[in-house]
Amino acid sequence: MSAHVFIAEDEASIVSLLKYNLEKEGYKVSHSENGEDALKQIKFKQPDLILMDWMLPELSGVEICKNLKKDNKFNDIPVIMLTAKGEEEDKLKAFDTGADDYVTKPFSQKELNARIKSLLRRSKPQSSSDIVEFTDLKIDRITKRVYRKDKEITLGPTEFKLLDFFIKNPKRVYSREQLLNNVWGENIYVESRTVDVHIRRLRQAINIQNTKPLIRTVRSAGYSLES
Amino acid sequence: MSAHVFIAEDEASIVSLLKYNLEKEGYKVSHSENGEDALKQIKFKQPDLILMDWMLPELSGVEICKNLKKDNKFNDIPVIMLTAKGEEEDKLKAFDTGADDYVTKPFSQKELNARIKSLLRRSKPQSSSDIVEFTDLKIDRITKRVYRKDKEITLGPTEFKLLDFFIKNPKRVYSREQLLNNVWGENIYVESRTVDVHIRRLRQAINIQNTKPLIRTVRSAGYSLES
DNA sequence: TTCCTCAGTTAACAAATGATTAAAAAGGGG
DNA sequence: CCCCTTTTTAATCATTTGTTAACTGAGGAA
Repeated sequence: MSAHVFIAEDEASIVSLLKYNLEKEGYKVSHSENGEDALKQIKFKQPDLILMDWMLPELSGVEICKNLKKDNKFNDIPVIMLTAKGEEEDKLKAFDTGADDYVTKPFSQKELNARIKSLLRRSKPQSSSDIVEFTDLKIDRITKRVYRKDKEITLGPTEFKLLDFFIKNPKRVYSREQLLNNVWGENIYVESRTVDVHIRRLRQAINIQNTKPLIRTVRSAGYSLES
Repeated sequence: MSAHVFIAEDEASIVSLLKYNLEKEGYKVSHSENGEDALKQIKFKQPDLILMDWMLPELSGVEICKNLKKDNKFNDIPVIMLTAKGEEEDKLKAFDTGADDYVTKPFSQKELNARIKSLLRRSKPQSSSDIVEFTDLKIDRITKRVYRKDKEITLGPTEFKLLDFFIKNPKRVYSREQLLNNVWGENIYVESRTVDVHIRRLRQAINIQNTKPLIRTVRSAGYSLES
């Protein structure tokens, strides 16, 4: 899953240079050459990182940056400012608007790549262990949402816990006993048939027509999550 | 950027002990030994945390605390009360005045440090930005105003704090427990159903007819702010 | 192969759990 | 003392859960 870099820059030559290099690095790249449009696109596409020219037609990079940093939904997106002059003063002003880094033109592509990599590494882990994926299944423990092939699925609390448990050790077969202990709790007694029922409900919720079912039944042993 | 701790205490020996220890911990420390002056200084300097003696000449710690907690501009500053007697009754009274924590003399410096750290951790992020937006919601922490789609909305103090808390981590699901701790305070006990009531009022206030509601209920987990 | 048995599947339902709502009671400040 | 906000309470509403019982199908024995 490659990161998406957005370029806000009006000089076509720089854009194509950047685009070429970034795509070679494996990033998905899109761009805009005017400020107002850039802001709109950023809010729509939610890129993972933004390269922004200091000066832009319509709406300056500074303004865009300020705007983004005010909004919780976007203020985590790292921004690298590009500027022609290498003056200290501008540098400080850039950080002041909330930019995360700063590169002066002309810049070395190598250095830029390093900075991009570093910023992306920093922003990614925020959402790492709380979001778990297994093949085309994704569960988010913070927002308590489950997705199959990027489509949201609603589960009851028990089904959620059940899936969460399976996803911790995919392919492993768990007996009903084990599932009861781990999903329901050590000292709660319910019929072991109850597990079947919840397995069924989970299956119905996450299955997709005409595809291999995700939960395998292992006769006289239990169930497991399969790819 | 080190935090600024203010000490309101008249016993010189305690002041110097505290000062020595806190400065060693890296805090900026200032103090006053009489109540009236303390209040003046606090309002002028806006420290990040206050250590306050229960009994003070001129104006008692209780009075200062009440005074601060009434004022929007200062009621976020955490206050730790210092008192000679370890009686339950005083403790309750202390919390009643709005103190955030309570330590009885003689106290262990280690414990005090832990309490200070915990309170600072809790209050620091608040001062991140004075105006925060999330989608079409905007809240201004200075003027305590809330807007939805640029239209002003009036909220009670609790609803304001609730929304303010949600907006710090949108989409994240918080349990009633967590909300009580973070919005009401660590050592305030109210029924967890009370949260529901305030959620309801907040919903009524910020919702717009025929649009997706902003606050999501996650059964048996809590609530979250959604876009 | 056929039949039998046993384990797993399924649907329906009742009970329990949890959320919403309105209204009354309790505080607190001016 | 009055007004406004908060908290509690309790009735109601909605969803989830566990149970039961009938059904299905796999796999072993004859």
